[in-house]
Amino acid sequence: MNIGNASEQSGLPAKTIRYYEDIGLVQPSRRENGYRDFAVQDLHKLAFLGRARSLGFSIDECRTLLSLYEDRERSSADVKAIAQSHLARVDQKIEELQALSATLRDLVVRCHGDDRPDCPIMDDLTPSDLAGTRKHPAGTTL
Amino acid sequence: MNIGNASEQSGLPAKTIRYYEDIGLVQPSRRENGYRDFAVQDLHKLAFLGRARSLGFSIDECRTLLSLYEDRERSSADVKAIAQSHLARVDQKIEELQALSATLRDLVVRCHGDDRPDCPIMDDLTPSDLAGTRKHPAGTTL
DNA sequence: TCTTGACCTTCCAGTAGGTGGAAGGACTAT
DNA sequence: ATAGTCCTTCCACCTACTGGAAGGTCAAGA
Repeated sequence: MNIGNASEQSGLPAKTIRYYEDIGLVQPSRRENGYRDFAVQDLHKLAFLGRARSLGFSIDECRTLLSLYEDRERSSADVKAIAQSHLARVDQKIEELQALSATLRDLVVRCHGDDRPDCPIMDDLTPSDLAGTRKHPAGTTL
Repeated sequence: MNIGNASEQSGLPAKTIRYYEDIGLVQPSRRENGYRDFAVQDLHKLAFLGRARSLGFSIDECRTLLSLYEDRERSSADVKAIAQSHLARVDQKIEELQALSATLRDLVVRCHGDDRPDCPIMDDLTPSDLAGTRKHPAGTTL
């Protein structure tokens, strides 16, 4: 099967499939004319990769997951460990973004948004005192 | 002031400061020996950039914010618009990550995590039927 | 048979926002 | 003089692709 069809079947762009071959995630065979020839197993791998990537696993994690996918003796604990650490990273990121969102929301709410230059957002960004009193302190200002 | 001190004062790595000069965010003057010479205004810009980046604004947004920072005639509406669209993007990202987190959490919870190969996470990743019945459908399976 | 168009190939460059390191010049203290 | 620290530029690398150029292949139609 040509790369175009493999792309359709797997849902991955042809460019991405070539890239995955480049970094060794799939090894499709070649025809005499140099065209890649995808077997059913290759299509499965590609679809697997597509789903794993859509769940946010890194390419490196995908590599490991793929080897576990092909390992009939794998232990589910190995799979779970990868998913768990990925989940932890995602949740960590969510927390960071939520803090960010709160800060931004506060600034946006407090900004009039009119044609005067006066602006709490700019005030927040403007350095008051370099390497001296911190504007966004961890300590007390009391 | 040398780049080392500018780095200390602004909290940005020297490498980053050079990069910011490279892409035209700051234009420190040069001494006769070729060393960069940072004025107080440059330090303010750098600190401004550091704070803006820490709030997740893109380099391009920082560029615009910086020009507004230096514009005494600016309207706060312009600043607010940038912050608002950034906030929207952040909130969008949070939603995506929350959906992802829920999916991953469900998979992780359902996985025994023992030494047997049996694994709901792998089942989710494994393609059942290519370009046929979708495993993660938008439509009905009823 | 020739040509058109769709498909395939490789390779190079660019994306965002830096970071690491090499090679070499400048400055300071001893 | 020399050691050590600072500075310079330049090039490569990171993630995970994506776009595009130049050129080979194949199937269909005039």
